[in-house]
Amino acid sequence: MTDTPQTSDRAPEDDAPEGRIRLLLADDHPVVRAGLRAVLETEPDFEVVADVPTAEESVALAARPGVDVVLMDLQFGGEMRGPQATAEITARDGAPRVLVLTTYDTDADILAAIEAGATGYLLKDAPPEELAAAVRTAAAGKSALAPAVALRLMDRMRTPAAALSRRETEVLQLVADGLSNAQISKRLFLSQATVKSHLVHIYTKLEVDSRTSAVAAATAQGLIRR
Amino acid sequence: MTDTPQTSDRAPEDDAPEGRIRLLLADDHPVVRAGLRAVLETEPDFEVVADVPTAEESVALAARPGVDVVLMDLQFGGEMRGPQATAEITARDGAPRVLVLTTYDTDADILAAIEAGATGYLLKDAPPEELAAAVRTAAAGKSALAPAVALRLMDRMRTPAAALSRRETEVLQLVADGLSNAQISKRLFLSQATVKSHLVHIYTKLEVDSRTSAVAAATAQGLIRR
DNA sequence: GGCGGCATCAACCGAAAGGTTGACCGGGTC
DNA sequence: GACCCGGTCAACCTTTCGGTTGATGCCGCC
Repeated sequence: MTDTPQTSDRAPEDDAPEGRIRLLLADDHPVVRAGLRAVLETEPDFEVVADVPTAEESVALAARPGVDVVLMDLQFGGEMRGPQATAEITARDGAPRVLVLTTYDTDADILAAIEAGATGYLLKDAPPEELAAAVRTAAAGKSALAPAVALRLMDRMRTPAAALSRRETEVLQLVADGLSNAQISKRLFLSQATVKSHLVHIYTKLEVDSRTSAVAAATAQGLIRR
Repeated sequence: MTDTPQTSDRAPEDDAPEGRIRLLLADDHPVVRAGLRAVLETEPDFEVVADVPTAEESVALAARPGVDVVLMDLQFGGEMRGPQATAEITARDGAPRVLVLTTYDTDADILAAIEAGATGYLLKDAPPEELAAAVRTAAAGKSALAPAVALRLMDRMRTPAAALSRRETEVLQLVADGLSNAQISKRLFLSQATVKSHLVHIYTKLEVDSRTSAVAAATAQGLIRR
């Protein structure tokens, strides 16, 4: 379920893949950007064309030709988040590949990134070699998942009991943030009946019987962010 | 950027505090270590003598002379955490200063670090200049707090209301684990009336009005574990 | 000795959440 | 077309929770 869109296009290569791989770095931490530059520029076939501190700038720069792979953080201090930026970048024709690079490996984050069109999902604690290998894999259009992430996806396939839908995850995250059903219904433009309906399904899937225990169970399984 | 500790075995000579500031970097992310190196080595008066991926190694290396400031992450993949390592480093005579560098600014993290003897507390999204300035401040033995962190501490001083009693914390932790009032009363050998009474006090102190928002608020402030 | 904070419990009431049944729609799949 | 699933909503009922008032006992403190 929810397999990666790697079957979509293996179209004939248009933008010179045999040259250097041109990278765009998007991360709001200056230190991380510097680190990625330092690590990636030691590879002779990589070229970092730009690094930006916001998701918005990454979208703008990725729209211009001359970028093969975007290394994208998920959390940004500002407005736009990584998944949204990823979706906007990959929606265009001839778009660069997006490689998500984040600290967390929760189910919710991984699914959101993949659904947004990310070609790969890496963790920031990855060693430099793994990072470089993933960039090359992504540049070739193949999906690149960190071992821990791949394991998590496998687990999810094997145990679909605790697989919440996108909407259910969204509702449960707001519950975890402390919102009441009424507040959630307003936030998501739903009726309270719908919110309750989602919650009943969530309780069934997680085998619990209250909102607090649902949050506890989902947190323990990494389905939502604390 | 390497995974192995790089001890500079040059002349151990004396602790020349007025010479270059000798730095030890401790972070489990290779990318972050490389980034810190890249950022800090552009400063002519800084010298990165080693970078290590675990808290244990940072303790071992900080014990040897030739380190003025340790840049310490709080979260490590392994066993020992940043606060413990900070405490062990600062406990010795003639110990280097420890500058905590982390992504989060929760009350619990900040207090734990300061209680452990950290000289400063920085956030990873800090710009390079701020970072360099904080290192120099720490090397001089003065405390260096990021603006956001300082604000948070002021807030906490001004509002000591968020101090839960031991029993209240105990109850709230069980709430966070997903237990109902009836389950909590059995677990703690109380009547449900008492549990409710505790909860009402908790809500007042945290300025919330439901168990889920109490858990969210307490988690954000680090009052309970997750 | 009184004062206040903490912990304990009871009774009560209204509001929120939990649970059920049933219904409609749209997008996939067989 | 038939079917299932996800998402949406309504009505109804039961249980739990939130909030209040009031009470008791213990402890530390000035």
